[in-house]
Amino acid sequence: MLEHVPAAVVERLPLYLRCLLKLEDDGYTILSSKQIGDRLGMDPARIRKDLAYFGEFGIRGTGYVTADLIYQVRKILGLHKVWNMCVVGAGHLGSALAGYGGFAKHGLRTAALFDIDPHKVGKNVAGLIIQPMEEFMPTAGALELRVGIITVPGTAAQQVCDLMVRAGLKGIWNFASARVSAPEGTKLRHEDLTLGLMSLSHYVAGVVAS
Amino acid sequence: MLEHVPAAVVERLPLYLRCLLKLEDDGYTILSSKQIGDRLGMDPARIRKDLAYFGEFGIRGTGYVTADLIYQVRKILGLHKVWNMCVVGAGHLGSALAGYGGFAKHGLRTAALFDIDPHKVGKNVAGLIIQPMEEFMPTAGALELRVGIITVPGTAAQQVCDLMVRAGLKGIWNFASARVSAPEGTKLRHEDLTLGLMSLSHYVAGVVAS
DNA sequence: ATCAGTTTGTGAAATGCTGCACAACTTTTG
DNA sequence: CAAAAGTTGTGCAGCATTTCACAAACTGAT
Repeated sequence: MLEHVPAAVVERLPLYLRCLLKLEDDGYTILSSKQIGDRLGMDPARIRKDLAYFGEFGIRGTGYVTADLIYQVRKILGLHKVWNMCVVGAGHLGSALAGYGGFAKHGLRTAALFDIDPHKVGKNVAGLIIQPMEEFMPTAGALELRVGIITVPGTAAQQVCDLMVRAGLKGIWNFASARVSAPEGTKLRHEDLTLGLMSLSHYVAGVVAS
Repeated sequence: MLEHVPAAVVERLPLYLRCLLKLEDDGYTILSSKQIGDRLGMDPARIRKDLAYFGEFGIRGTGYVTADLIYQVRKILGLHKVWNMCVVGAGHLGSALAGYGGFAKHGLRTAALFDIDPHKVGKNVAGLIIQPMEEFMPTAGALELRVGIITVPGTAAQQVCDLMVRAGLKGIWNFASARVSAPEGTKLRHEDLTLGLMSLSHYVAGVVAS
């Protein structure tokens, strides 16, 4: 246990959490890995093995106590506490992400929004006042920002990333069309939507004759 | 060759394409897999092997002709033609995606935008008039829509997906917080941003003491 | 208390992907 | 022309992940 958790496992945990919340809402107080697997279209053994990376949460012969497993998975994902996030780049995508309420429901609260454009600074987006970049460092300290979302043009992405690292942010979610790098100790996640759409395009084009 | 291309390979092709375009822009007419690998921080052999799934595009002893390889990768990704896409759900995220110009640059043109809310219908978003859902089928036929982007609440996602399948769309990009399913022959890509953020949260929480 | 029926947790086989080493081939140099 | 240097394409070994199969453990009935 905890020998080295594959990234693929961590990617699946949120899926389990959502499924568990749904099933709890449906009234199931006890669940088996088979039930979860059926709902997710997955092999039950994989679910058990994924969970086993973090501990023994089930009862042999019975299954999992829904509420208990939800608590455990939340804890593994760090969702048992509230973390403050910020968005840098108040364009369409940045504003959409800042205004999305789905994150806060799980303890990930967007607490600040920044933009370099003086014309945008001061405007209200989903209850947040757009701040100038000069205020980034002090705000990061004051709000204990932990996660940063980058939605600036690709050319500015690395600069913003460096600033976030200096400010002590531990997780960076990069939506810019440029690969950025961060030192060890900062978790970087690339979410380049254009790349995703391109790979989808491959399958679309493959179905029809070229 | 073409024995069965792993999904991981298809995911990397867009990365190669972007890198190639950048290097072409920098004036390189001939490239070696080593150059590409250095720039991307990858093993050159993996790049060669990925390309080998689709054919032999290089010249032994020399490398790859940049413009030629770009053409080939574009063709593999189906980006040598223009495809029409649509967005269903004109919320913040849907509007942001519909208005993003980066897709059209690669031949993926957002040609229609739909929403079920009568108050939104008729409004102009990034040059597109929001259409009511009733117009979906006829518009899909008229514009030969090939890809659909779902940005509606999770509860409506499956319904929209079914509609897209009936309308003959071959690729569906689902941003809703609900797993949907589509029959064989339709490529479905889930891009649930909440799940991505949750897995990032795991690493952030893991760095600090719980 | 024992036994049948479940379900978890996990070692082991199978599968899939990655990295390495080298043959095949081209260009350049002497 | 021959040899040296460079680069692609690919068989093979190694690693990682997934699937399978089963022992361990719990519940409920008799």
